[in-house]
Amino acid sequence: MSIKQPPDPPKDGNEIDLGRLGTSFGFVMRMAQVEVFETFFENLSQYGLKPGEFSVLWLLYENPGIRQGALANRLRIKRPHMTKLIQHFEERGLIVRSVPDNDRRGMELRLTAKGRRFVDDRQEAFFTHTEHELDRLSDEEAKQLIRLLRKYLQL
Amino acid sequence: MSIKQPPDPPKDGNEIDLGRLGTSFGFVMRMAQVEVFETFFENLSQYGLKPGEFSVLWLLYENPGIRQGALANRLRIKRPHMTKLIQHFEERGLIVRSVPDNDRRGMELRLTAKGRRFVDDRQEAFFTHTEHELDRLSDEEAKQLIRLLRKYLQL
DNA sequence: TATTGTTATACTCTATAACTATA
DNA sequence: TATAGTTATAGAGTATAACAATA
Repeated sequence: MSIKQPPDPPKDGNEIDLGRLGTSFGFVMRMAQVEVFETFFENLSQYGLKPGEFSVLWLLYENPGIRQGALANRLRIKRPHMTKLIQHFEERGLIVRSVPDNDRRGMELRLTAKGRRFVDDRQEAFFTHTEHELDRLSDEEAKQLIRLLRKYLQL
Repeated sequence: MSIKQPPDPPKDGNEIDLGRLGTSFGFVMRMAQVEVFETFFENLSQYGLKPGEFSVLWLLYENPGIRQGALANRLRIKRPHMTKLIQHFEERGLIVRSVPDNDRRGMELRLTAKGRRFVDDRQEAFFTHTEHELDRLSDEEAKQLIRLLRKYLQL
């Protein structure tokens, strides 16, 4: 019951047919994510910034005293991974950890003065990059795209 | 010149302020990507499907005889990684590789009958999943979101 | 018993450089 | 010289299970 293959036209570079895959949300998301990371590192690697790291430090900047688990939940980073991130930040002197009196299982996190300076020194570059990520789209389209992604995320 | 921290309100679960990060395209993309992967595996792990693997097999299904490098370029998968993926598919008997006469450096890839059957047995589940990925949005919003992502990708 | 954070382990994806064989 | 694919190696990021301390 196997069907004979049609003669194979030679394919190179970009004449490759994505078929239905080209309108799959998951597929275009994955491709777009690759693009997002590439432009991020092109623009910001000189500042020693990684997207995941900056998001953690930024949340500590905005929410001093946040608990480690709450931070992990919010950023959808798994706890074992968060432990490692936090350890590295502590070793670099960017954050301090303290055990709260009311629940001594937990860890409260705060930026040190050095940590706040680290964020302050980079937030302009980070958010300027952010503003230009969607320059291929009109202002209206860019707003719409972010709105729709936030709706998908139920943010 | 350091400014005293305000008293820290206790933060738990979801009252965590994302600040400007919450409208960063890169950030919401990364969060959405996590969600996309989670729902993918919830729905399709029973079929032994991984998104990257399926995309490779699907392109071979639609473009028999495609060159390995062209496939890597199209899917933005790095060549060393593609080599490994292809080796695994060959070991599983899903694809065959052949050296074209006109350029004996290359590798042309084709699904075997088993490989076509593998895709046939899974494409309905895959594309049905795809159709429901954006059920949180209206049909119009879903179309718009995919259109905007494709525009960002210059697809 | 359940929860917070930690440790250990492993797997995927990615990145780079060096290698081969062909062109 | 340049290109297609391979190998080797390393680093992120993630996943799971098992553990200690605390609730």
